[in-house]
Amino acid sequence: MKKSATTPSFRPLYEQIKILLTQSLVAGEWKPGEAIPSEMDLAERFRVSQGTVRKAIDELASEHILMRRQGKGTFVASHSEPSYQYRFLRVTPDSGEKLHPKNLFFGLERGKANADTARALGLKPGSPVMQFKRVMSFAGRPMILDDIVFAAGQFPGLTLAELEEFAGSVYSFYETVFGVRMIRAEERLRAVAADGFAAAHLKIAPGAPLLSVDRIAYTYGDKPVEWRRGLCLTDGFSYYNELS
Amino acid sequence: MKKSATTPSFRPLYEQIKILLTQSLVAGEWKPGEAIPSEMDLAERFRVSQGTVRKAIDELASEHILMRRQGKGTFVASHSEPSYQYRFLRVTPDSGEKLHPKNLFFGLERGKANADTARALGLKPGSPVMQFKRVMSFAGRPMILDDIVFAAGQFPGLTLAELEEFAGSVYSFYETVFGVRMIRAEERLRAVAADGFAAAHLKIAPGAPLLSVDRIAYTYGDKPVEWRRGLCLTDGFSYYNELS
DNA sequence: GAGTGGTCTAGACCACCCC
DNA sequence: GGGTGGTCTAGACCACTCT
Repeated sequence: MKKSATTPSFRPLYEQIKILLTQSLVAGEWKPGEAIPSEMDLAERFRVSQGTVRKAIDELASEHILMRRQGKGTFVASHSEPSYQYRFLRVTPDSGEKLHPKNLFFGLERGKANADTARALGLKPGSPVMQFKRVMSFAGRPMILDDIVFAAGQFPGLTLAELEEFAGSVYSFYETVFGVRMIRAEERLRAVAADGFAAAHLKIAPGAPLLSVDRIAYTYGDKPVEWRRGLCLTDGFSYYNELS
Repeated sequence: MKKSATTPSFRPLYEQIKILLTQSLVAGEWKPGEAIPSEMDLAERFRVSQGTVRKAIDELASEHILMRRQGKGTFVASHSEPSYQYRFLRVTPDSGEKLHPKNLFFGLERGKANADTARALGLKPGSPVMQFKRVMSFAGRPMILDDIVFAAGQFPGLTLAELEEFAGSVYSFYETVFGVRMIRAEERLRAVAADGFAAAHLKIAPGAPLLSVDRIAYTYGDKPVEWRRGLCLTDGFSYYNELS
């Protein structure tokens, strides 16, 4: 590949390499957890120098799409890896101890996208969707009630039994069973009063303050796939965030 | 500077350059908003190649400590620049419109650090601290009540009149008036019920759910400088966060 | 045109991992 | 020892900004 000096709007070579690598990832040429070819091999394949491939991989690694391991190779990041299991879960014990959550799934059903969900998922209002609920418990105490929605055709044949049986996060499940990898998410947090439904499942009094976490999760190409609302008890727990 | 191949634990050259650059920043050799020397000049000064300086600056830029502007130079980031004015404020209108907040400061007083504050700021419990409060309003509606604490000796002579008169964020004020630049922060969010004090200042009913945002803000060298708790109304507003 | 950051190359060598 | 990513260099050229 030659540097295209005459392109109307200049696009660096390494960005083009990024796009090519992403296309291979979308196409499934390399699967989550697997190694991609070495930098030298890729440089030869794309007819650029190692440094240019390196810069492309650097950026994909900083976006947590690839993972470098010195001496071993570059790997496709995966929600199934231990360190990435609950990568998007920011609600943790104040004490800092690592508690393993226990999931309870229920309420799988078909429905129609309301205005909010449709906008979030890029669907037409009224489009068919699937949804289910989940209670996440830490140390036997229910802490988070999630309501999870996605387009009806997104995860065909998904069952709660499978989810329940699957040891791991929901995103690890999507990835392993349906080959759909979530790469980033946007969240909006609010404080709300618990309604009767949430109160019952979290075993608290109605009206108690809850942290509401709305999330849109995206796969490759910034395609929104899943919308969820989590209602979180923040008693001994908090949502952690670093700003820089 | 030669590559130190015999150091017990290997430290790349560009990390050493990062440290040297940071030291110059701490020492005030280049002030917020000013340009630092060109990459070539720095390369000569540190006796390394331009590429090595470049990698060091790249990382400092990604940490928002420096700011690159192609064709112009590399600048020390500043909370006083328009795009950085409310860099750490994540609570924004759901609509996405940019509302300019209006600040009202009050309640400046001396006090003693309680256990939480002391731990956050790295002080001994009971150490002398200063604190003040602030109500932030958007479109004339009070939305956030902040309680802001720092070590008594940190900002000597700070007055509310100055703060009130100063057009800009609190961090811009610290930077401009005291030369203390905040470079990163950690936040912990919870949902709480409004107490009487908060209810009165936010003009809501006691017991209403509020988003509580605890923040520790750090300056160079990961030194904690300010602790604050914000109580936020999330009616038409939300705390936005991107996960990747 | 001069100066700045931004890209790209080619080659050398180092640190790390595994056989 | 051979392969991988990680660092460092020297030099060329491009894109952007200001004068």
